[in-house]
Amino acid sequence: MANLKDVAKRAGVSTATVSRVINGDSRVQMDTQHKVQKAIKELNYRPSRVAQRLRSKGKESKLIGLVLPDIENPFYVDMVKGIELAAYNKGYSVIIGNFSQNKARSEMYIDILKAEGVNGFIVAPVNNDDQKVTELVKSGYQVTCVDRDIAGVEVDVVKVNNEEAAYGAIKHLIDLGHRRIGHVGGQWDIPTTKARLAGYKRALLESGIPVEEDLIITRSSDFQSGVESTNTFLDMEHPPTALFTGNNLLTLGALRAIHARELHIPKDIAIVGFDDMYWSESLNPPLTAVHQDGFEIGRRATELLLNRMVEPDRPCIKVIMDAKLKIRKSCGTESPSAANDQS
Amino acid sequence: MANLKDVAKRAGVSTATVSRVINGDSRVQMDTQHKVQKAIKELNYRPSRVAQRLRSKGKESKLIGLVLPDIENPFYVDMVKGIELAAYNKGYSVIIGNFSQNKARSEMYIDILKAEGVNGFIVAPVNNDDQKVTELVKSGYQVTCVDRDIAGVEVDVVKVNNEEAAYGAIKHLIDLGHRRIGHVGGQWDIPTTKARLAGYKRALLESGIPVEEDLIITRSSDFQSGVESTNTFLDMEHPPTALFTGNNLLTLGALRAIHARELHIPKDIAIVGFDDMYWSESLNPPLTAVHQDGFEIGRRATELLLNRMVEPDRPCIKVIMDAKLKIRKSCGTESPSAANDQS
DNA sequence: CACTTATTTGTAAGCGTTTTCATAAATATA
DNA sequence: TATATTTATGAAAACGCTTACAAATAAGTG
Repeated sequence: MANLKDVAKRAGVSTATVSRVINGDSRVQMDTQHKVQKAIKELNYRPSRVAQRLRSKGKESKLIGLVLPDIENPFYVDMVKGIELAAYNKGYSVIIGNFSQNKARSEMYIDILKAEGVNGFIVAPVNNDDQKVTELVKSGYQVTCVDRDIAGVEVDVVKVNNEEAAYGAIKHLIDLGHRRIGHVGGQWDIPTTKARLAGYKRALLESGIPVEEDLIITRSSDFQSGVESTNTFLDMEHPPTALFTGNNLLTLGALRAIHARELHIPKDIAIVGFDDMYWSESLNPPLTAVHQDGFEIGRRATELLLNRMVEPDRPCIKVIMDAKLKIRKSCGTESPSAANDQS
Repeated sequence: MANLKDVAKRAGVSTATVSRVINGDSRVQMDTQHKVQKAIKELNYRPSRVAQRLRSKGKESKLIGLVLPDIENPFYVDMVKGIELAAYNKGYSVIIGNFSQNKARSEMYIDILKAEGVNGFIVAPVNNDDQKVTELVKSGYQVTCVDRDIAGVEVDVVKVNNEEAAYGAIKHLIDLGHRRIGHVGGQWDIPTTKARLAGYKRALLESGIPVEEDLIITRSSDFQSGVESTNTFLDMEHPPTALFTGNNLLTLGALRAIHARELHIPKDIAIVGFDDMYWSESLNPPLTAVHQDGFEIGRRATELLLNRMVEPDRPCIKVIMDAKLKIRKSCGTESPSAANDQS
């Protein structure tokens, strides 16, 4: 690969000049600019990002580190797409560390990304007082949190109002007449798990339905967990008449457990999921689910991060997006028989 | 962040010595090693990958570039997971470029990854004579192809026998008595699309069933395309009795179109998909699909690439893995009524 | 015309590493 | 004891780029 020097030699100028035209420094005379551009074309030259990054320490490294909870979850995949788009549009590359909801791996990735000289981070903290992320912010890295907030440190965040969204989903179930609603929750210490559970409880309480602890399971956030928790519910003497699943993967797991028993949705059991999927309508029956716009979350987060790079001292922005309940057919369509029960 | 010099000063040695102990050079005395290790610990030092990469040009850059067709497709996600695991196990980082089945973006990413100084590439060529990838190989980069092969240049490949797998799927349908089988294919110029179509045709021909061109649609490889192609079939005067969908996304699209018309699978229409998903059993009815092990493909590809880095001149290896038809319930379970029809 | 000011380009240092070569100390050899 | 050999460490160059500073030329100014 050709380098700066080669280009400089060919164009008959110094490396400084070449660097200047590459970086759009205006005080280079037009005809020299042309000479240089020509040489660049002829040699098919591209500047080495590595050298650029080393030289201009952070400032112009053009690399974003993304620390992602679970690439298996379609919601996060959407987020990745939003981030990628926004980043590459501005000439930034993205390096992804997928930590599979595992704290140790998350920390490993943060270290790796630091060593890779990333310019800023987009992170979903593992929990509400994620030390590693806190430390990151404190040592001066540019950080934007997605999907989850973090306490004790000022940082930009883009997320959804999880509590409210869960509340809405449960409310929907209650309006449809359900009283025994099982909650298939994710890993207990993840902020979103807590918020969604809180929404679940509030909806129940507000409708005068007591919260039964054995109708709440928070295990792990993965597919298998969804299968197992659902089986636990289905094995009960009086199984719940409806399920609220805490994320995409849990929903899919629940579906599997339900179909394995050849139960009918929503007649035998209703289900509302947190996280929509673009193929929710491909399911049979189409899934009623809380939709959060992963793509947009990713895009906004990237924007915030890039923006902070040029303006490091602006006050923090918390973007709380709305999640929308997409009512399809997995909860039944009976008219809200018990709607008046609500307190 | 502390750097080499800081560590050296603290340990009272030269930077060269520090570098040596980091890289496990054995001819450093034990007690100096300890001193250095201590200083590293105390300063919480991690070498800058950027500087390492710049200095040791390619050789030890510890960075793999992944050029991925579609991160939305769960099959590729599995592949990513396999690659990540294998890579990080050996201390390599992975940088992902997701080109969404778009040639121009694929080329852009290859350029970016080159500029990022990656040590080697894992690529799914956009088509059988992908010039950009060919050029990559010719200019001396280490490349492993996944999912798709490339002609005209020697390169390691890990993929599945697409033709054979498709053949098996169609054979299954034929054995179940189907004669009018519609093929919802992907983008025509992708090698896997061609191979799968070839398998489809061969199965038909071998069973003495004429290939009808209007039962074959190759559009794009995405979800929406799956919906549209399926609708086209369903609108026919004599719609096919079974569908063979060319990938995950197309399957999901087909499912959506089918459910939208409230058709019953497999009674009204049967479906067999290429690409299995871990949640295929979560569908109703559980999907019969060709399973290819994405994780393993990714793992093997990474192994091959890493291996080639230490032994650049070994002959090329083509790993052709088997795909397995997972028979579930989307094609019906009637005994193979017409099994004897086959020639 | 001598002098300041603006414009364009070049020189060279430095970003954090690795590595060659030289040097010093320790050990072996005659 | 003088010399050769091995072993452990350091000094400095290089990787490809950006940028502060210097220099040279062109253009105003009184």
